[in-house]
Amino acid sequence: MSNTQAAESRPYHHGDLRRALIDAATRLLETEGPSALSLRAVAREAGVSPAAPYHHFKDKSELLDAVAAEGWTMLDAAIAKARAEAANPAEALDEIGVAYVCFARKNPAIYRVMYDTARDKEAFPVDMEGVEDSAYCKVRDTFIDAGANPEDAQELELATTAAWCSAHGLAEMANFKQFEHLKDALGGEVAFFRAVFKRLGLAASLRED
Amino acid sequence: MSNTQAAESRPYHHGDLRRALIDAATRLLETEGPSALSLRAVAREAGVSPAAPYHHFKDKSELLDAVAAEGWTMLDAAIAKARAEAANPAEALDEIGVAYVCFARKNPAIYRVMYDTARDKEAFPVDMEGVEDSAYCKVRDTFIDAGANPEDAQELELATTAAWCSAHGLAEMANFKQFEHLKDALGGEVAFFRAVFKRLGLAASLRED
DNA sequence: AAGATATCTTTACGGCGCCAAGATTGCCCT
DNA sequence: AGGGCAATCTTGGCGCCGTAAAGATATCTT
Repeated sequence: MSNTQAAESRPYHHGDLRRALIDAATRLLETEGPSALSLRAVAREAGVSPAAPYHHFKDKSELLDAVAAEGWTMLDAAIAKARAEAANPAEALDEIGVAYVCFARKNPAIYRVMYDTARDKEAFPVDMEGVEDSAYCKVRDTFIDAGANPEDAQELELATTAAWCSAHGLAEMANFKQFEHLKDALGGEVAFFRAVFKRLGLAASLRED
Repeated sequence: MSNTQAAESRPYHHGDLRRALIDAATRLLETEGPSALSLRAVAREAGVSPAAPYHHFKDKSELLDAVAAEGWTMLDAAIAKARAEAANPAEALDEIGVAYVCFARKNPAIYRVMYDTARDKEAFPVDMEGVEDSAYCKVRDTFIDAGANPEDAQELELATTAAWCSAHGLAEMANFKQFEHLKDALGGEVAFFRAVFKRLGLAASLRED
């Protein structure tokens, strides 16, 4: 999907260096890990001088922001897909969780960047905003589909937050702990994730109301 | 509790430099944030040359390991305290969760290092080990206290894992999202944490068995 | 007292993020 | 068409980083 050196004649002006840099960063992230990702290495990978990226990104963190943004878009799509394919709303909640964790497992380095850059900005500016907002809303709306009272904003936020935190926690743990025992006993990684979400009974408490 | 420069006569041999370096690192971490923590800065803070730390730690990551280890010890103590003070086992589960998240909120930089160093080791070597193992076991045992079947190892692991992931997820989110709305509505940060754990109903599913 | 050992310093190397100045190119305007 | 301009890319350089090697100094052992 991309090349380490410029195509062939490497013209002085790279066609779309911004795009190439994001791709190079993503590739390095997945292959070498986050610690190996330096701006200079990204430039090298894109076949360009160390200072070239500064014409497309203010600094290193802005490049990572771009990588993270693409990650959020992909995650949003994965959530939408899981929601659409679920048999019913209650099951959709679990399946969204599974899809979330699977995304993190398949793109561990990107997933990490997604939260690291958010963290380095010191805070999401009050209750989510931007790309990830869309994913958050999908989860919240699924709670409504599953029978939550749309009027009770507080309960909705609480349920969504609890679900989101659980998924994020499991995603992080799954990326460095093996859970071999449980995965084997339950018949694979995905089955294990599903079991965790079922155990948390995300939709269960709604039915009690 | 410590000094930026050596005490007074700054003898050639620092009394306990290892200790001083861990303290300096912790201090820098909390005041300047993780990005500002360089080995050289730690040495500077301890009033010592840039190469001095290498006589006490193999490299930078080993220093951070030491900081993380102290963090796990503190967290373990906080969990033990919450468990001991809870009115009953079912409530203990929620209170352990609250204590966990409160620890992360009070020591955000250390908490981050605790998981970062684990992550950089590529994996906890198969299902936890070392200091944090102790904390994990306390949670698992509390599930038994709360009525879980001690024979059903799989269900125990699953319950403990689900609870741990939820707590970790909430801890991470709370450290960069404000949740202002929910915190205000529920009467403070701690009340918000408690509400999340109550909503997850950690002990609830046990009673259904 | 003397040598061995542990601890700390100095010096140095390569890599990093980033900035400023210069080279090269595509684009727009007349 | 051609001349100027702004965008893009390169070179060179600064200060910081992690860390290795070699030398200085204190403590321990005998």
